[in-house]
Parts: sequence; structure tokens; C-alpha cells
Amino acid sequence: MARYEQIASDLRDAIVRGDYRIGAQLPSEAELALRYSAARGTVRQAVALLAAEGLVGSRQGARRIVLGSERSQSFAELHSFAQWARSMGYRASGTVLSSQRRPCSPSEAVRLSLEPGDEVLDVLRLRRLDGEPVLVERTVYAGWIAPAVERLDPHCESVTQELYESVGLVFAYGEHLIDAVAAGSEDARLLGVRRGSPLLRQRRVTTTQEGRPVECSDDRYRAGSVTFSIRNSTAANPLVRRAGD
Amino acid sequence: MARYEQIASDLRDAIVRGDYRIGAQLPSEAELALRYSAARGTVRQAVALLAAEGLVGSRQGARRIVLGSERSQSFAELHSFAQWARSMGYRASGTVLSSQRRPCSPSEAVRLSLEPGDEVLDVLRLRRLDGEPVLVERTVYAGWIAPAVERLDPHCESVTQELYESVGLVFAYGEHLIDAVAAGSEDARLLGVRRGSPLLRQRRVTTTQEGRPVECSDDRYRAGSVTFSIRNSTAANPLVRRAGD
DNA sequence: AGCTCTGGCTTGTTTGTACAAGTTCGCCTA
DNA sequence: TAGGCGAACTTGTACAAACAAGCCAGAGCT
Repeated sequence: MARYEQIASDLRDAIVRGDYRIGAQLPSEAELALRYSAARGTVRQAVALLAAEGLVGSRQGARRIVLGSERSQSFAELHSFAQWARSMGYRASGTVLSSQRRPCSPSEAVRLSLEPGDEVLDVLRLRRLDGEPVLVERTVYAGWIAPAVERLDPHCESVTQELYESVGLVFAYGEHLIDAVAAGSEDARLLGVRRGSPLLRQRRVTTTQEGRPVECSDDRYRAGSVTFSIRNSTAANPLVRRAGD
Repeated sequence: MARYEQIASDLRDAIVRGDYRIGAQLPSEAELALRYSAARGTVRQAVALLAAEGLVGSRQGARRIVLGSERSQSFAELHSFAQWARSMGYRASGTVLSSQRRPCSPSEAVRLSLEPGDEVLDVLRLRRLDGEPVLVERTVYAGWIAPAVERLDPHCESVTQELYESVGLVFAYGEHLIDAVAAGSEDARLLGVRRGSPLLRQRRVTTTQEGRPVECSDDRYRAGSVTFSIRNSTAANPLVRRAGD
């Protein structure tokens, strides 16, 4: 672990623990540099990390202030339902309801950088939180990863983790579209809600470290079961509104 | 504009223009430093900016790659409906339906850092996109900003901009919770949808540069009208799932 | 042909220095 | 008391240098 990550971790712990309350000032960079025997640049990297997490804010000339005190794991949580659930103290489970190969559609070809007609693997999963069904996942995997996905246990808890352990696949980048939709008849049946009731939809495309698209997915959460949270500042964070599409 | 922002801007333009296609490699830091006659550190700040926007990805040892080519304005868009609409080429309008002072509730006191019983301003707005009602906004302003809000034109297009021009107020930080809910009878009537139909809800708390809370709001979008979008990488971005609350 | 290994390239981390720009707060004055 | 001024403090920007760590392609070997 890099020095600046250690310092960031130390400061984050102090904030989460309540040593610095919300609205309070953080020590100056110079003071932190002295305390940790590090160069000012290193301290700046540490606090930049906290700023990106939304825990602290900063303005030129004034001391940094504490904006929040909740820790967030950010990336992994957004990609792996199981990892998120575990970190929140829930018990996650899941079932593959169907899994079949088929040629990709034109729109899938674009999103997964495939040639029209290339084969993809279409998987439908139902995921539960403490036994309650909360999420219907319709995922389309690119053909080159399909064999590894088909080898997975149908009741596999964390797909992300299994794929990492079996073929070393790492999900590195993702784009996510979030909106609300009415439950279709299949959604309704699987989630145990009425048809037409509100669902929170997350559509995503995930790629490897090399920028190679792995999967695109349409995930639908039962209303009330899950909330997305984001902290942002004038400086950063690419969460944007888009016109309906 | 800082040197690193100029460099970032230049590279971003090149990416958006298509000089570097998705999946392509960016020039090395050394080469960019030479091209722009800047230190390597300055170039690193520039590409870090692009990485935070989700435009490029990077791994130690390998050249940086282009992940996306769409420009996003991020923060302002998430806070100002009008500014977002304008940048997307829509015509935004809005109407204040009710506005009244009242003592704050206990939960509002916590979120806005007020004393229990302090006065707040409760405003209900309906916002339209090209004439179509798409958003019901229920905003609670802290007492100290209430006078400035009450002076606003009831049909004011951009509250954010007006408050900046009239009292120099800048929204600097925000926390946002995004989920799906069913339309209540008032929501349904205002948005012209059936009761119980799905809405995308964004609850937010906004603070000034000094970390002083200004407003908290419950915004509900008609399904299909608006989508939130986020790019993330293993390195960054604080969009997280939360258990329903 | 297929494999390993190595050397060069590229990004990541850290330190040090200098100056610019904005904030804060106390002091002084009107 | 109210306001203005300025000095000290704090964060932002930029440059330079050095080493660590990971990636990749080409050379050489089996």
C-alpha cells in the first residue's frame, strides 16, 4: 500500500470514528506532512483521495472541511451485488433462471464492440437479499468470456469474484444508466410485485483493464430495496442527467 | 485557466473530435510533456482530470487508453435542472406552486444542521421540458437563505443561477440519493400520469463552499424523461448502492 | 512453432522547491 | 462601533529529479 493511501486511510478512519466532526476543519497540509513525516505532495495525494470520495471539501486559501463521515466502497459495490451486500452485512444469494447462446443484436454489437452476428451469452438471474428477491438481472456476455460464465455454479454467489478466480478477469471500467421503469409481467412474477409497479433500473456496460467490453446488463431493483448514493463537488464526479432514451 | 486544465481541455477536444478513437492509445506522458513544453507532473494532472471524467483509463506500465468520447458536465448538471436542460438543447421552464415558511422537522434539522424548531422555507415547483411537465420538486431551504428565495420570480428559470447573481450563493457540494417510487396522487396530477406509475426520485442535500447546508430536496421525474449516467473505474467515483431507507 | 527471458518503455510514487492566489483574523483608524 | 488594511496562513499550480513497478515486444532458445 502506497504511503499516500496509508495516510488517506488513517485520516478516513479518524473522520469515520468522529475525531473530526462534520463541518470541522482538517489540519493543514503542512501540519499533516509533519505528523506523517511525508512531503506535502504526498499529503496532497492523500486528501485528494478523500475529496474524491466526497468526505472532505477544499477551497484555495481556507482549511479543508469535513463534509461527510460515511465510508463508501464505490466501484466494487456498483459492479458486484454480492460484494456490496456482504459489506453491508446482508446475505446475498442468486439463481440462474436461463442461460443461452445466440447471435448478438445490432445494438449489442455496438456496445460490446462485436461484429454483427457474433455469438453472445444471454443470462437471466434472480438475486435475493436475506432470502427476499430484490433484483432481476438480464446480462449479455461477449462470446469470448461465455465459456467461463457457463462453467459457473448456477447458484454462484458472486459472479465477479468467481470470474476473477477462474480466469483472472477483472472488471475495471463501467458506464451506468439509471432510471425508473414499470415492472413487466416477468419482472413482476419474479420479484413478487404487481405488474406496473415501479422498479429502479440500472443498465451498464463493463470493460476490462484493457478497455475490452465484457458484458452489458439490464438490472431491475424492486422499489424500496436499494438506493444509489453519490456525493459530488464543483470539482469532480461524472454523474449526469440525460434525456430519456 | 491553469496550464493543466488547458492541456486536459486540448486532449478532451481531440478525443471528442475523434482523433483518438475508443480503445486507442494516448501518447505517453513524456511525449505529451514534450509537446506541451510542460513538466511530467503537470501532464499527469491533466490526464488525471480526464480519468476522473471517465474518458480515459490507465494501468501502470501500459499506455493510457480511450474509454469514451462523450463529454459530460457533471456537477452543475446534477444541481441545476435549467443549466442541464440548456446544455442539452431543451427549453426549460418552471412554476412555483406553493411556498411557505414553517418550523423544521427533526429530520430536516439534522440534514440542514439547524436547531429543532428553526424556520425553513418549503417550496413546491413543477418543472417542464419543452412545455412537458417532467419534474416535481419539493425543496426545503434553510431559514438564512429563505428571503433571497422568496424574492425570486415564481417563473424563474434557473434558481441556481438567480441565487448566484442576487446573493452570490454558490452550491459547492451535494449528496444525492436515487431510487424509484410510485407516484402519489399529487405527483400523478401534476405530472399527468396515473397514480402508482413509476417515478425516478432524487433526494439531495446541497451545501455551500464553507460546508453550510442550504437546501434539501425531493425531486421526482416522470419515468422515461430523464436518465442518470455515470462512468466509473476501479480507481474512483463515489456512486454506491445503499439498502433501502 | 512455441516458449522464456530480458531490456526498454510507460505509468506510479515520493521528495523538494518556488511562487501564485485566496482566506482569515487581528489591528488600526475614522 | 464599524469598516478598511495588511500580515500570516493555507491551498493551488508548476517544475525537476529519482526510483519503483508493471507491461510489452523482440531476441534467443528448445
